[in-house]
Amino acid sequence: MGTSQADKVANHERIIDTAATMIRRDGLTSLSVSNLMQRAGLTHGGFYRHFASRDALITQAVDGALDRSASSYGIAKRGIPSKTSRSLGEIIEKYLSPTHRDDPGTGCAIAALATDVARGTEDTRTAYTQHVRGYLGRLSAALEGSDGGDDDPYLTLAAMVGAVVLARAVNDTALSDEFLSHTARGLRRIARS
Amino acid sequence: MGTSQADKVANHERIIDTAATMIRRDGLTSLSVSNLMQRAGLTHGGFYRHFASRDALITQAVDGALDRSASSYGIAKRGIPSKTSRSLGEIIEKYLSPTHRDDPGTGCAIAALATDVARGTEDTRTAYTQHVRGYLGRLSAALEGSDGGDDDPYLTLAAMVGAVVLARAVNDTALSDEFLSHTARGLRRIARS
DNA sequence: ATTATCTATAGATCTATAGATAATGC
DNA sequence: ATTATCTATAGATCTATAGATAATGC
Repeated sequence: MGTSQADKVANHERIIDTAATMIRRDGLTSLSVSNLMQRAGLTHGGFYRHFASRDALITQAVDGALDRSASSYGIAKRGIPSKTSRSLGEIIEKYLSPTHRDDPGTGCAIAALATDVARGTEDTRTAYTQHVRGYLGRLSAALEGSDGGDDDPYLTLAAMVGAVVLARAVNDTALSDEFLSHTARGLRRIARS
Repeated sequence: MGTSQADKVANHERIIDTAATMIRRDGLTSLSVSNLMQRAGLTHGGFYRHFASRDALITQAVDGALDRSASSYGIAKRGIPSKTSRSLGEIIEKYLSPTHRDDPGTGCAIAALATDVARGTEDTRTAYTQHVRGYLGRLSAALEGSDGGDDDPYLTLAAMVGAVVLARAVNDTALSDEFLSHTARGLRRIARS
């Protein structure tokens, strides 16, 4: 139907953006090409002028989801520290909030895609690993001087990811809230000591 | 081809057992009926004499995976404390071992199915939630007397699940090992204090 | 005779491709 | 003329069903 090259770039980015949200919400395997294109306002046939295959898109969508969510949580892309550096207390509060739990589509991709990436391609695992290192670096700096030494950044990230993942899986709102609040308080305690 | 009722029961249980391993390894959405029946040594047509639908099997397979892995990690079925009660140190060591990380098919279903269950049916979420309560109860008893009070069981479970999930997703063996060892040491520290 | 499993297949869905369509941009 | 998207479809796969087959168990 004839579209400018500028429109093509905009469409390309909208496809990736839409996919980045869909995979965080529904997982990697649930994403279908026609469903994705429909949500992006296009038809499925045009997809293959943008991406070589469904797998190629998945790789870019995982990358996009990691980048977008990392900058949203105070950790910049691929391990480079963010300029708008948040305090540890702020990171914990935002990460372990009901808002974050209730909107996986725009939330941290490390939590949303953890088990999916473990079953995915090496490319997605490599991108994922780089972002995990970024989070660890950010937490190490914020935890400087805590008693736990090297252990605390790993423990903190594991607990943050685990609490969000459990809070989302569990069927009971009260229990879900408890995972967020108790884990947050426990982590603040570690950071202070 | 004519099979006794005793064989039918054995086949039924083998199908669930096989499915419980397959879903922990590859996720809920990847499981296909024909693939499952093939691995169980049967043909796909017979499946519907055992289960009303693929969804009905998924519910039973999630339940089976939760039951089997819970008893393996010292927490008995549906919140009832195990008779062979392990110490917290033993639970942490076994849960955060490379062996557990490397064999999700027989490992803890709470870690393996976390994001899948969050996207699944209410039935599977209810079963999952009951088992999470079982783990929390077990950890509460083991953490009796720690300084963190109510926070510690939630923090401990979140960190255990998060560390295993991250250790599996990450692409680098050294980093993966660090998640297990640092989280284990951090949690032992919390338990002592 | 009953029934657990197998063979065959219908209907739906999904990835990927081929050719048509209609605006862009030289 | 080029090209970004659309329409139509091929080929594969998946859930579920129907009828055939061959032991079981009264």
